[in-house]
Amino acid sequence: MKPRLLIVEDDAALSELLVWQFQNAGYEVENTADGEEALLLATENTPDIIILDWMIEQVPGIEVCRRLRRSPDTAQIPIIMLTARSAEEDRIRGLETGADDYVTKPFSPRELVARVHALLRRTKPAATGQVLNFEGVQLDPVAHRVTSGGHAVDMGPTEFRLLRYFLERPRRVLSRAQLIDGVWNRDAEIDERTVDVHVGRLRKALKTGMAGDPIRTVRSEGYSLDKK
Amino acid sequence: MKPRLLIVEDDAALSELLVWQFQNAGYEVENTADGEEALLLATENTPDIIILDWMIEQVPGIEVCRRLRRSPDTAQIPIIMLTARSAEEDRIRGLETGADDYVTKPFSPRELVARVHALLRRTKPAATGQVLNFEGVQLDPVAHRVTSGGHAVDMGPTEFRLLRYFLERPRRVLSRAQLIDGVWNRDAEIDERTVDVHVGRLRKALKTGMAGDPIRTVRSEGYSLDKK
DNA sequence: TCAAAGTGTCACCGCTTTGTAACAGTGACG
DNA sequence: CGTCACTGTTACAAAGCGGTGACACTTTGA
Repeated sequence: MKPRLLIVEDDAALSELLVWQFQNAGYEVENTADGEEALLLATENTPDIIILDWMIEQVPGIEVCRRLRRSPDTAQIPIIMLTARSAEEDRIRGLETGADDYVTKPFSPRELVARVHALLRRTKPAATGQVLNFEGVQLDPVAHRVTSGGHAVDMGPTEFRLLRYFLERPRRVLSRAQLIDGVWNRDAEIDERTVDVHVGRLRKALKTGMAGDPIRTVRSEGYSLDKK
Repeated sequence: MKPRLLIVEDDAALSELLVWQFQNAGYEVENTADGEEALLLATENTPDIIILDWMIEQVPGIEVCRRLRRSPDTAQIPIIMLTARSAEEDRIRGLETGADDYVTKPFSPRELVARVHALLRRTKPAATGQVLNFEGVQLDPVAHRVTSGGHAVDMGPTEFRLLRYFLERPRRVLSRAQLIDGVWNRDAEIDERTVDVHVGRLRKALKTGMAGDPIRTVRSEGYSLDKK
């Protein structure tokens, strides 16, 4: 699954260059020149990362940034601010407003790609093909392999997606509804108890390689990948 | 708890400036000029973030970075590379090697602080507030965990909701009616005496980790989370 | 095309949790 | 000191909730 990128930039030439660069680098790219539309696209499609020009028409970039941070739907999406201003004050203000990185024009497109990649590696490791790891459970999204305590482990596709979802959000209690949302197709109508069955199957699969059970049941709430 | 920072820098003047800056900004700072020692300190103390100079004695910074990434103990620690080299190639290489950010000398110390802050906000959401805390009782709503005096503590779902309700309103006397309203489903018809039992259970659970009783009984009024 | 693998529900069982009652303490106040 | 309103604690039956094997149906892959 390609990582999805939203570019908000009103300099058409630059915008085009960036789109081209990132498509070449294997991203699925959307772009817009308008702040309001950016907010809409971010909410609708929840991209994995947003590149945001400070100076765009209508709404200043920093305001877009602030509003993205305020909505729970978009608060977690990493943002890279792009700007001609290099004043220290601006950079600091950008970062404090919620941007994750701040790149000053002129910049090297390849460096920008590298920064996007670095940020993605941290926030969405599976999207960069990085091996996910938690307490002896390893999942290689590229090779589609799982090892538990060093032993190769077999499981069905659903259990694989479930484990990946857990590994991307360790130590968080995930409700059955959240798991259905994230692991099954959107709009799949799945009984919540079905999650239990798949968690059971995942546990059984992982048990073949290790002693403990890395999935914690939180009674009346859901499950979490966690040590006891 | 202060975030912990490891600075690896062999320019003594710069190192001192950084230590001072970050201590002022509320960080707990360790520093070293040596690559090998840096690896040791990182493994021993697992800092929350590492600032790493590219050019340090003995081992090149990029090698330190690579080795930090290779060990599972330190693979997750965010790294900011610091360097005099501004060649694009170097920056990209640094980022691809596993650095999360790359700052070129000369830089503004305040901007560096802002970048550290941004990175931390992303990797340590717990440090951004979230966890409820009162007099040694901690409740993490995301992980759904409670510690009392540092010890993990078990309790039923109702006691958990009750404690969260208390922690959100410390030092306020809450009537049994208020507690029923806030902790149970609306329209639950619960005997007021039932609250007593649950408060009792909560006290018992918290007692396993600490000496005193953080819940004060206010005769004929209700209860309050308070020190005696 | 056919067997094997995977998927979603269900039902049953056992453990936890829950609300209430009963009873024993405890403090306030005359 | 004695009474009485309140609270702490324990016991218990009932409900809630999660784990799991079984099963029918679908998808996959040879």
